[in-house]
Amino acid sequence: MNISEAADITALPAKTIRYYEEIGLITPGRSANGYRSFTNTHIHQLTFLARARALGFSVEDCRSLLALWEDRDRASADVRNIAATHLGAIEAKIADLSAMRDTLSHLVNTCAGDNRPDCPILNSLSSSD
Amino acid sequence: MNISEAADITALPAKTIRYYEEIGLITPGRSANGYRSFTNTHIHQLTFLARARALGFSVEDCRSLLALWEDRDRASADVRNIAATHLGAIEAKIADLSAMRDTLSHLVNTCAGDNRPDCPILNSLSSSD
DNA sequence: CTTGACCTTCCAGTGACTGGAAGCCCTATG
DNA sequence: CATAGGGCTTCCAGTCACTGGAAGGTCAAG
Repeated sequence: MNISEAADITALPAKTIRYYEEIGLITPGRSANGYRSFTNTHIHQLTFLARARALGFSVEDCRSLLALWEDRDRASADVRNIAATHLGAIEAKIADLSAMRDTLSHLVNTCAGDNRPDCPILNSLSSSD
Repeated sequence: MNISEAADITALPAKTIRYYEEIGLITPGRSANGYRSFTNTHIHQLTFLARARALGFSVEDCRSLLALWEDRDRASADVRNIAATHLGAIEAKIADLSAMRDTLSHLVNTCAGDNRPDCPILNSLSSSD
């Protein structure tokens, strides 16, 4: 099948699929006219990639996971390590964002938000009281 | 003062300070020898920028906030709007990441992580059971 | 035969820096 | 006075994962 059908099935933009080929994540064949030719195997790989990306894995993690997926003798520990590391990073990011949210929501709640210039948000940004 | 002292005081890398000048967030003067020359005003601006960035505001938001900060007649509503919009984006991101975390932590917990190849993480990425 | 949809490659831009190279400036020491 | 070092300058390239757009080849329908 051509790229637009692959894009429809996997819900990935065609541009992204071309990019994944460019960086060597997938290697579709070519038809006589030069068009990329996708098989079910490629669709499975793209679906796998889309799901892994949706879980926030980096493209390089996806590359590793895809290689492990295609290795019938892999150790699940290798997969688990990647996932656990990524989980840690996500939790750290959630913690960072939660701290920002707490500070910001407090500031937004204390700011009158009217025509007057007095603003606790700017006060907080300009001095560390 | 020179850039390294400004960098020490504000805890911003010198590279970042140069970048902020390049994009017009600050406009330090120049000494006779061509070195950037920072005054207390610039230090205040940089400190403000560092705090706003630490709260996750984009550089463009920072530009707006800085302009509002320097406008004695601003309406606090303008500031509040920027902050509230940003707060919404942060909350959305936290929600996204929390969903990832929930899925991932479940998968990590159910994966044996040993030498055997069977791996719920890969199973989940390859089929939508 | 033309139209329009599809495909190709290549180049540039995103955000917010960061690293590094090449070279000028300043101070201190031998 | 020469030199060594550190700090400063500019400019270019790279990061990450795409995304937009231009220029042009291919194919099926009318």
